[in-house]
Amino acid sequence: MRGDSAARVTSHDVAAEAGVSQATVARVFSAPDKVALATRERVREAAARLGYVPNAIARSLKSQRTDIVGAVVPAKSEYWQDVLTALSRRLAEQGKQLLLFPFADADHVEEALDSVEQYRLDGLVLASSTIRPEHLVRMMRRPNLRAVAFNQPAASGLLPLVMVDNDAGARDLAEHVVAQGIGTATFVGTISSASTDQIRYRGAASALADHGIACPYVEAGGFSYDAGYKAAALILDGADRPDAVMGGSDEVALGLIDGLRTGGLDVPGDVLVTGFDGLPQASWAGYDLTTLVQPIDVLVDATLAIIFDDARDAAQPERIVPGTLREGKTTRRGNG
Amino acid sequence: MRGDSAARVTSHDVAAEAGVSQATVARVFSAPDKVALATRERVREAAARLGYVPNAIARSLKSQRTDIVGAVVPAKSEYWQDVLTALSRRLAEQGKQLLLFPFADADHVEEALDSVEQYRLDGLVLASSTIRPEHLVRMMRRPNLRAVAFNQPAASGLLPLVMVDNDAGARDLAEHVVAQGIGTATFVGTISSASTDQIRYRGAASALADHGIACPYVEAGGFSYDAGYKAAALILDGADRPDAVMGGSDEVALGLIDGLRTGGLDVPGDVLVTGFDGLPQASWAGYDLTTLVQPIDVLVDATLAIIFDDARDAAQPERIVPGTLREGKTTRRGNG
DNA sequence: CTGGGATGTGCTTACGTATTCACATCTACT
DNA sequence: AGTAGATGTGAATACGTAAGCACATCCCAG
Repeated sequence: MRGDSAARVTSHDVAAEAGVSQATVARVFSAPDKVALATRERVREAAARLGYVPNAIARSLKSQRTDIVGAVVPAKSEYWQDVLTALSRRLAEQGKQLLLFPFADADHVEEALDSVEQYRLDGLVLASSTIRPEHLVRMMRRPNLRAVAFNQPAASGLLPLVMVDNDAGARDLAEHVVAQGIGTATFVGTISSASTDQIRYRGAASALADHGIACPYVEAGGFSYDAGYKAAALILDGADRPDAVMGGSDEVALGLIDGLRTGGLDVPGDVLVTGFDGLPQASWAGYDLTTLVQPIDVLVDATLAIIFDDARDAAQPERIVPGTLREGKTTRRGNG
Repeated sequence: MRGDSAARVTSHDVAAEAGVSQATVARVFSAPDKVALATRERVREAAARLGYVPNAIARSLKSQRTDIVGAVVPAKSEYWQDVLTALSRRLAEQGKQLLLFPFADADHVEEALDSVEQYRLDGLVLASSTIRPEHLVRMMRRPNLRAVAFNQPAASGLLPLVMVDNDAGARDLAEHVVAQGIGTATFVGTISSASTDQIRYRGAASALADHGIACPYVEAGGFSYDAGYKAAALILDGADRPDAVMGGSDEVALGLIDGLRTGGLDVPGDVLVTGFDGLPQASWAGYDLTTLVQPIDVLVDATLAIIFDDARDAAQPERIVPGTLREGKTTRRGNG
């Protein structure tokens, strides 16, 4: 029950207590092997007695390393929450931390970046395809900051880039629904200006075209379940109902499913549905969505590799990782 | 296109450029009204020319404030992701940031807290009822750190506490299902050692007992969809099937629904289901779950108020906020 | 014309640590 | 025994900013 609340214990205090210099105390906590075993133990005991904890702020100031990685992400999104979960877990394993810079919408990215610059972060993950190129450029020229664009095709050539292979994934999904024997299809995108949305649509449309199937594009207007749910009305009200609906993201696809079902259609009986991302919810038995699963752990590892690997090799690495097709019952026809 | 990558621009550099002292530069950025307008503009221009950005690390070291709030949370959980989203958004509005300390399971909380102590955070949010009392005590006696327990009844008396009224909420849900005319019920808890789980169960059981209805407890063994899904088997295999199943959390309840439906039961036709938390997914049309919605924004605001309000009033405030009953179709009987 | 308050700025120091340099001691080999 | 290298420690400094104190200037009332 000792050592409670000696408000501000510094390495100097510990040094006095242990009868050594401040430098030695610092070494015990940052490079223990440079201190003789006996001394080390004496310092450790003194530190424990006083309740000393190294001050990360001071350390960062001196060492020019914060052990903190920042992430600029949309404030609300299932997908990014998953990514952040994976990212922070990996960082924690390495004794590093994640500092969040959420933004409400694209117009507020600027403010988030202002904050980012104040902290001398070891690395920065720029997420969301709604971050505009001019923002990327700004981060690009920040010295001593390894910024990585995460799943953001538009960053190509500007920043190191890590992303899932959207084009191949969209093609895989398209080929899969074609194999189910569909005759018509519609792509319900998220936001048409998002670069991922464009690539996914083009990939799907191109693969479908190879089989002589046209694929009109409809915009849901968001990345959310609600956007998908509302977009279902456009399908239901449309002149001729497609055999398959491809969602631009899982969230949109899940909303689509519920919207179509509410409208009286059977999924997959009347219409097949696919998603993209591989959210946990896509695997829920109530949906069992056919989707393209992003290997988030692989993407996260690649991101951290770029940030922390000293090899300042080929200036702008680009890691494009293949996803995996998940076949759920939303594309399983009763008998066909 | 000027000012690119003058690697390390400090307030001294700006001072030289503007022909003033470093102190004046510092004032321009931290207390502008103490500097004459003309000087201020001159400094601002010089700063822009050099690409100067104040160093938050150095500022924190000097001012003993980091403008960073930490959050110790389970690495994987829908509910906590929602809370963190709300929390980080609110903080961002105030120019503060959120630093994450995720932990994989209760045994790893210790490590997370080790990290916490290194950073001189302005505040700390201790989330999850799986954080054990001894950990709370440890944080309690950390000087200069305002720690708040979030939705963690076990912290009562140890730390300032903010939580939803679990007892009243559970009673509301129980009363609601009773009103639907049920005769038997089962409570499927998350993890029986979690304090929220215990309170929710007792509240529900007590309210049901008032109507002469017994309520056995079954443990799902986790806070997840999967745990709920598997727990459905216990209901399906049980001797007599209850009229209502109350889930200890929304995630468990959603898993239960899918599990029960997969087992051939109709929800709500054969069995009613309730949840607890008010996750976005609970409102999805495919489920439309009856649940107790936590006012997350209110909880977050109360938490930040405790952290930042200087009123070091009644040492251990306890804010218990009422939730709202959301009536979904999972408790709507065909004709009853 | 003088004195006191208001205003604006510079000098200096402190925040707590990591690291360079110098120095002392010790080991081992010729 | 003498010297080169290895090892352990201390003194001093720098990281970049905030803020107390001192001082100069200016304005206005007496």
